Amino acid sequence: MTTAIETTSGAPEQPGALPTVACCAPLARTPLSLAEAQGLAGVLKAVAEPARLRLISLVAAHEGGEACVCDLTEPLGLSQPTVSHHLRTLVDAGLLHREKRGVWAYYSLVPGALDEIARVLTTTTQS
Amino acid sequence: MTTAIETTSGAPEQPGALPTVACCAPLARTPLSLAEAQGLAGVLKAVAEPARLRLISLVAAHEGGEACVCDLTEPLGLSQPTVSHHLRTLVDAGLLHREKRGVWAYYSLVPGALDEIARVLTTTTQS
DNA sequence: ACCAGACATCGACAGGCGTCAATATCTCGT
DNA sequence: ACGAGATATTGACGCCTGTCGATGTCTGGT
Repeated sequence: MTTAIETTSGAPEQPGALPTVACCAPLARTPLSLAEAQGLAGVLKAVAEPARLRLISLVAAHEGGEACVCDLTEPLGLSQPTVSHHLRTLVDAGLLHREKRGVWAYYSLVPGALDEIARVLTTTTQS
Repeated sequence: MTTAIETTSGAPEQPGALPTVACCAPLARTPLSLAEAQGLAGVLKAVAEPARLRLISLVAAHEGGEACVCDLTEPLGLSQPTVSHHLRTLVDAGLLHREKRGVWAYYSLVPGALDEIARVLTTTTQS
């Protein structure tokens, strides 16, 4: 019950798996297959939301590179259930890491995840 | 009537304007403001859709770096109005360029647009 | 054992969006 | 001027999703 949230257009990553993003080709090189496009779109949909973008930047900029829900609720101006929901979406997409310590749940960026998305979107060939 | 499609969460770029994407900070550096997040999310929402991702890759990989609607309808397996709708979304987001030549409408990638998105998402500092 | 507090889940609601058929518009030949 | 063909627009339908309040679950202290 911790793996998938939706089945239609999302790409629920395995909890412990690497941020696969979906494919590896730089997007502008070869026409994407339907499956590749669906996988990549699933991760992008997780990012393409104002509240979640702010959550990512808040977590990244927070002290120690991690933050708990109580740190994020107020600056976002959203209710605690809504923030938890967005965080879950980001974790399921493989973008955030969740670690429970005591009563608090600390969220941090999965190291290469965002850069992997950036790499796929980049059109210029990189080393 | 040719500028904006929706007003709620989208970021309808000006037709001839540069692909502003929204902001300039690398996302993981400083917490995004609501306005910055909304602007960036608007462009990302345009990309975070399987059909539109395939359209982008099809256009980019097509001969001459451009393609008309008739080239894209069949490989996508979607109706012509749906393809036109997606293309319009990508043009409004500043990702595709549209040029009408005779009866055909040729779509091509806006040079730096995708890379601009990739730059904002990248966490590692680049030169 | 009980309570307080942090977080997750549930149920419901409204708005957004992808899709299509039908139709309109526009351009080029004839 | 007319018709054919390419593309855009409209209207409708159903699914997806962001949001909240209410509630459940778990942990740590007293």
